[in-house]
Amino acid sequence: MAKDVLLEDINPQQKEAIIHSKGPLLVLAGAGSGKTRVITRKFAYLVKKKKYRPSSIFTVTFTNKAAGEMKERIRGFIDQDIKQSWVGTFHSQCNKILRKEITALGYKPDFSIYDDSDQCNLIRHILKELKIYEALYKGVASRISILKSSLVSPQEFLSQGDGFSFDEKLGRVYLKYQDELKRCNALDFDDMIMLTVKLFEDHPKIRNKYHELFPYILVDEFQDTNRAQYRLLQLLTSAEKNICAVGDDDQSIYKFRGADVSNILNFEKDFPDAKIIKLEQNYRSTQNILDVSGAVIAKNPKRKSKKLWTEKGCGEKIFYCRTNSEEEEAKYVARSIKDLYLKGNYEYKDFAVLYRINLQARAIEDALRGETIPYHVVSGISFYHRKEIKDIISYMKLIINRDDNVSLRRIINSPSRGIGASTISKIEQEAKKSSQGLFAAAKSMLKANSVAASIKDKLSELVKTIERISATSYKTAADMLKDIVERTGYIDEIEEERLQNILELVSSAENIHVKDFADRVSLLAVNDEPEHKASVSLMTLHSAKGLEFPVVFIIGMEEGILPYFKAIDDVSEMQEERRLFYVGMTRAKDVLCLTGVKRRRLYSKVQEQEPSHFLRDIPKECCHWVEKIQQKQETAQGPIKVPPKKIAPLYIIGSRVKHPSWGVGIVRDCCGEGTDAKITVNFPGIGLKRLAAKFANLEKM
DNA sequence: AAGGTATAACTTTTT
DNA sequence: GTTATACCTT
Repeated sequence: MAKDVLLEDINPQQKEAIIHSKGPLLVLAGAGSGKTRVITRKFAYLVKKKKYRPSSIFTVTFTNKAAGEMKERIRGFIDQDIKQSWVGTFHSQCNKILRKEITALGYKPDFSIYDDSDQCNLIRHILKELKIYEALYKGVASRISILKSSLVSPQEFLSQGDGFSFDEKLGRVYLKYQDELKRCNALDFDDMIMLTVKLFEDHPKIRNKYHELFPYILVDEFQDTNRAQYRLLQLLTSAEKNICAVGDDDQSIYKFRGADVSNILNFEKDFPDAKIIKLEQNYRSTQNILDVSGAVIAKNPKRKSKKLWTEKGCGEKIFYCRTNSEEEEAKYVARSIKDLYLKGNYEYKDFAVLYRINLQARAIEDALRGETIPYHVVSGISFYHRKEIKDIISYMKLIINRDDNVSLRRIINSPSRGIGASTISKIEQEAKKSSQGLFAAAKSMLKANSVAASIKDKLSELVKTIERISATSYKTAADMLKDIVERTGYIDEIEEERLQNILELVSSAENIHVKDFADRVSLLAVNDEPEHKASVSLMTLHSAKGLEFPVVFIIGMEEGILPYFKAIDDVSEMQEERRLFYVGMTRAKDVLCLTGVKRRRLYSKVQEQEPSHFLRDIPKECCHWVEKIQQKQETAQGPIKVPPKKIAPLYIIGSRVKHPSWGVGIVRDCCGEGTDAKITVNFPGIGLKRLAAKFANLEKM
């Protein structure tokens, strides 16, 4: 090996993080500080220098996208096959373990995986049965999910209640829910973590086996772990305590899903000899953006303080513009985008418009369409959540796991077979009486001839179809899906668009074995739509995490929107809103623009809006402050002029110059024109220097 | 069992 | 104001 590839283009802190390979390590990686670079190179370093097998480094991320990216980049460093390495999401890793070991917990290895909607369906069913107001199901589902992600069992929860309040009812629902899941041989997302924890806690032998399998553990986005996930990591960490957790407490924005920032704050307590490394050099944003976002986040107490800096130069001031209405706000955003685009420095894909709630996208969409600017909305609704797709997949789940009552309920009358509520409840009763699954119960009722004549044929046809498909062995999941679509009659009564979706599903199942495909669609799911090449991105602040754009707009900078009104009287939620704003700002590379409105129509009411109090924390000297709230003529004119980024700059950023005493350096920034130009140059070994172009006597190279 | 009208709720969402 | 759900009608 020539010079060490792994340690090229690496700053001292990153290097330290990469080569620290014994004992616990916490890497506090500020926004844009090259976190993924550190993890992937560390992985490669452990393999190449420390002779770990790739399959012995347990690497967890939160999203499939992050896992994929990581594998891709690791592959660039290592010639060994990493196909069967353990790089994946928490859920896929647990799935892999549980498919092998779950019999120890009394489940069968062919368990179904329930997503949120399956989970909600089951909870509604239970609420109905326990005669509890059904519309509460969403709240109940999220409470249960938080309990599970905090490792509180139904028994524990019931025992700590007073026995009277709503919590008592909730406890009963929770207990029954867990019971039903087991009956269905199904796991929800929280179970996948919780049961793996239980597996390791109750079975030291199994735990030891995995200790030997995984002498090193790498964790990405550690600030987003919930208690169960953290417990899992502790259980998985063997006596040598080789665990490296990478995260940023300032970017913890998923508390509502159970994420617990205190995991990152307590890491040192749990691993007393932990080494802590801070990554504070930022490779993404201008110093101005870092100063502004840094000042805002500094107001949060109890954080691991970080001071981000960059070699990029100060860049432009950020913008804040307040308009009369949402329409004007949107128009301002659209025109600013067009303006910058026409100046030729940016393409449409370089822009992102970020907002707190999805509702806000609509006005922006209208305005962008008005200016004929191409855009796409990154939304939560994924391909796999479409009704027709979920239906077909439910057939597949039922075929793999006949105890899967939730899937059976879903498809029993889809396509319509005339099997309604009354028939289903008869089957439910029979199932309860004979303590079997719904499918088995339906089957025995048919045998005993205790089904209404009018639907007997339909039901028996369904049962036969399911059994016939079960009995067939398919080479690929695509073959099975085709069979399902044809034999169940699903194809006969759907519109063209839905049919297209199904065909797409089938083609995505080519060359994959049935069970692998079922796991994949259950765990891989969401947002893997193709990247949009040439258009402006619209998304929530939450979905923007992990991304970066040269130009970022954050709209709705108002009390009640950002921070959202539900957070206003809760201190810790308020801190999270601030972090959310911080995450948004640190997405920007060059230009950051904040907007807000004076009056907003929210739901049916028109409200006077106060500017977000977060704006008060922005250093005035870093920001162009624009109020467009009068009704004058000029208001109707274009957006305020965004200073041209580079009109024939004296020195091109990134170019090399020579200074009489400091030698050769790289131009990081150049602002101003003619004789006033100020230029920032990084001289290796000397550091950043800000020079007046007139006097500096620089030689272009 | 399907289709219609009234009613209420209205964040964020890695898996 | 919009959307999803709940209940009522045929």
